Amino acid sequence: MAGSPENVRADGHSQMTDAVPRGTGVTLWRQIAERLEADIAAGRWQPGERLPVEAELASAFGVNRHTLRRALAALAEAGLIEATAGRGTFVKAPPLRYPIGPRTRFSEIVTAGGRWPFGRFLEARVEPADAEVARELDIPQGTDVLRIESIHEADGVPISCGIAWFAAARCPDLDLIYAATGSLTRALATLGIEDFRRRETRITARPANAREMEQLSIAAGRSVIVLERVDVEPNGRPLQWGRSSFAADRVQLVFKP
Amino acid sequence: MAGSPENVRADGHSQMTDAVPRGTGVTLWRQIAERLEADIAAGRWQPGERLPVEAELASAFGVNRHTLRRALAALAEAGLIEATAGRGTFVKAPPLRYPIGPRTRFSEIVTAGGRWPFGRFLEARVEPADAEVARELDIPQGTDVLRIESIHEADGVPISCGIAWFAAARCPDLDLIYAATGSLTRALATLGIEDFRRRETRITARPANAREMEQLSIAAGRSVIVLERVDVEPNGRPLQWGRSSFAADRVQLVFKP
DNA sequence: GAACATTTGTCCGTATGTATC
DNA sequence: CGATACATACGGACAAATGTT
Repeated sequence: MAGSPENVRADGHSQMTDAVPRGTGVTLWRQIAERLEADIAAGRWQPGERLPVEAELASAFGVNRHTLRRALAALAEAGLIEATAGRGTFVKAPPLRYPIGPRTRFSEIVTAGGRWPFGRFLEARVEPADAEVARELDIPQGTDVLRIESIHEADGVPISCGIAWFAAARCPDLDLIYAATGSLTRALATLGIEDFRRRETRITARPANAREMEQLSIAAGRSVIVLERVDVEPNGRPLQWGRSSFAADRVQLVFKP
Repeated sequence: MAGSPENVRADGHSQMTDAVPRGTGVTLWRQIAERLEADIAAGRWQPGERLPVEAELASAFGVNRHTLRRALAALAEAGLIEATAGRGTFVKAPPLRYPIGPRTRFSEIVTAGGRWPFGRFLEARVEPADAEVARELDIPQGTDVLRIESIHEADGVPISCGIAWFAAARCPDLDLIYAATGSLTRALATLGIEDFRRRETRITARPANAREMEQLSIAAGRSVIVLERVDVEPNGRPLQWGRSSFAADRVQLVFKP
């Protein structure tokens, strides 16, 4: 593979070795972007690593800095890198692939990605169901529901935060068990509820609000994916309804029919 | 139904008729928010309509303007209304439910929602497949692919914009037929390709970029849902791969396993 | 472009009820 | 019981954005 300049600093005479060919019908910036993308995909630069400064990269590719910046802009647009004035340009961590199907559980998703899952319990309380919760759980308005607020992390990095509601009668002390184990899946299993499946997943997105910025450690203006879900038991009765906000920069939700 | 003030202007003496009860154990702002939400749900105020100004609503409910603003903030958080300084507070249109399954087609989705679908063709050209397109379509890099850029609208409101790639050999003149009919589904049918299904849908989100702001008529800082998809023919060969940006304020993607 | 009215957004401060230690 | 912290509610003033003249 035609790697990008790996000897920018070491060998001043090699500036032209990686120069991009001109007159090929492909613009210079596109060629550069594709080379850098291939390098990142190949692991030439690791996530979190800082790229050489723009001037060095530009001279290594034999182009003007503006041309190089056009290539970096394309990569930033694609979400592969992130530039900060005064700090440098960094390779972003690839988003966590988050498969969603009838029976996916958070802990399995994260474990499959080679990361360590953790559900950080924030708050639980019993409250009467408002109109929305009652509709989604198919219970009379005002019935007691258990409301659990939590944050999900992978390797200590917050992935999502949100609120889930359970019919309180069906899940006695679920909150206590969850708080102890850190896994909702296991807490439900303790109650003998293992066989539930996703009935519907609804998705939208919006800029993060103040709470999400804090809980997910994301910058102002970044997006969250808002995911609403209904899980049902084998008999078709809704078990939980919830709404979670995902740090959009860190996950890619994957649906396979 | 205990409606919210409908005679704010008409009858100056009715200020207290809709006043919220105090000392009930439910905060004033929550009572107000629930009343307004019920009114919007009941169609008392139509999508796009402007609510009375804050001062009027406050006096109608018999509370301070700050208390009313707390209620409006809750509704805005829930996505029911949107306020702009100097203009007023408006009821937002409910998002278009956009079901995604193995065989959903854009035209069917929008028609089912009682709206009129339209794919506005922007540009088509044949180009050699780059690394990403080649991988997704499972063809050798450099093979000719047809790249189609388009915008999808419902009732004249832009819903999504994006780019789709087809193996050029499989779809001769697809671009011309699409440009003529405005429906990709029909254009493919003309070529005898009717039976394809979604193999995978990947989703993330980010703030809209300049192009999306223009093509989708959305404000700076708003979010887009970025949806990548692979459609395959019955024999399993990829037919199209594409990446679309949805105006997150206008759609809710719905997945049913 | 300037002046103006309208409307939302933000800040100051104060008082009160409620839950907690 | 008091001390304390917090959310709720109110009052006033001004800034910022928008639309109109």
